[in-house]
Amino acid sequence: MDAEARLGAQVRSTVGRLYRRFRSERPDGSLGDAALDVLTHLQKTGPQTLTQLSERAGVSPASMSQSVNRLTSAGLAVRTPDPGDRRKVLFSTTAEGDELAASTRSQRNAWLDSRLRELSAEDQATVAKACELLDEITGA
Amino acid sequence: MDAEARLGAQVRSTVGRLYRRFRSERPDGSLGDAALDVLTHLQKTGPQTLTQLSERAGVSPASMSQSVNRLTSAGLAVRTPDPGDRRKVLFSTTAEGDELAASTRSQRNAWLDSRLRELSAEDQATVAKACELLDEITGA
DNA sequence: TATTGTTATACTCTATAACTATA
DNA sequence: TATAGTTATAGAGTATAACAATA
Repeated sequence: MDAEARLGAQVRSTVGRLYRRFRSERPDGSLGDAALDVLTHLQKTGPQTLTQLSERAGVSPASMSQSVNRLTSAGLAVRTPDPGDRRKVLFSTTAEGDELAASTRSQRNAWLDSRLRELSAEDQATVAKACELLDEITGA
Repeated sequence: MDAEARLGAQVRSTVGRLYRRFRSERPDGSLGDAALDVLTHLQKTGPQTLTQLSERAGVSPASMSQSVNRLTSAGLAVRTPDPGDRRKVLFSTTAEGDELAASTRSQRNAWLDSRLRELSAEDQATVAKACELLDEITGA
């Protein structure tokens, strides 16, 4: 096995472990990771169409439709018809959605942030740089 | 937001994006990521009990029981009663499981490996170091 | 009693296929 | 015809609760 293959396997392993850890932090009855990700994104960008959301997340429109349904059912987001093209629907957060997104994010980041705080400044920079490199790889 | 909080959010975002990309590479009819991870682990370590597998993966024993059921149903792993403690069951790979794990892993790592190969040696080292740091954080 | 594992049930997330409405 | 979105259905992965078998 060459060096790149070993590195690929390591990245895959590390990412899988971290992701499962993140996912397991969901308190009972709260939003799942996909729905929370959409809510956070809507907060940052403002109203988005279903197609925009599904392309950004890398999932099918049908899958995204169900994710936003969870948000609208819970009163965290709303649908607004696009006045210019009535095939389109714009999704946006409600005040309740904004509040929930902020509090949930800070709760879920607490564990990771406290651990990262224990690293040296140099190691923190290494992690930040690696994230940039990996984001480029995924086209983010 | 302080520097650690920003870094935590960045790590979470990068990991989520990479994980979803990995998961989407599953060809139709093939093993899911959780089952493949167990198969790979069994290959490396040899026979393991259900409790060992569930603790290592960070999931409930009930969840792991269903994952190994997918493997045994497909003929990729087998159950063996522990002779010394008949409450325990040892899971191990079959020859078919070994073959499938090897071929599936190389297929799925191909995309990531080719991208990592485009990075400079220094950037590759940065990614490797970041994986080590993050593995320590998750207790791996 | 405690430990090991399984089954029953339910929720999230994902996909494909088939559909409606609008352009 | 093509595009935007939805619904129906199915499978993977997860959890909790309730259970059986063994220590």
